[in-house]
Amino acid sequence: MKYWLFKSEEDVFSIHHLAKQKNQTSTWEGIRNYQARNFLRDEVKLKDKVLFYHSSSDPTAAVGTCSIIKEGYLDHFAFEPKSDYFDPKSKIEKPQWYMVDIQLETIFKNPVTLKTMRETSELSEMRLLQKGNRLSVFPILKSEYDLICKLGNQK
DNA sequence: GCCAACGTTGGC
DNA sequence: GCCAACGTTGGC
Repeated sequence: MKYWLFKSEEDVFSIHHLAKQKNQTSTWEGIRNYQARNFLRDEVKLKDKVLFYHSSSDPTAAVGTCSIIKEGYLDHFAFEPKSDYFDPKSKIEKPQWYMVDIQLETIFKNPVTLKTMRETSELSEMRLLQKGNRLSVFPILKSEYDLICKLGNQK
């Protein structure tokens, strides 16, 4: 089983939005970066764990966890002209983009802020903290995942 | 294949 | 809103 961090802008799709979906599940569409796409298509597997991170929020923070309930499949939003995620270059004959489905597991009592993560030496290798990191889907270590969950659930 | 210009992300 | 960093595009 692998562990991942998924970023979402809080005002576009937050963990609270996810909590209100039917069965607390959702598609994870709109990834339009090849490196992230490759992870979704090839490496994210059923039952993998996901740390849900709010970017462009105040404060930016890991806010909870999810699990993967459907492995990579075609992101059909790329074919829909009315979608925010429409990509005219992605043809049905030669699909470019993939998505997965997730289900909420926990919302942290105590969101783990970017600042806290930076101050935690055990987390210093995380891609999230590296300069210029912009990937919105990437793997993290089990030890990092476990520690962030511990910080998030205490108090 | 190089690289300048442009667009996007995301922390602050 | 600013801007650094990165990804993509397209002319050559």
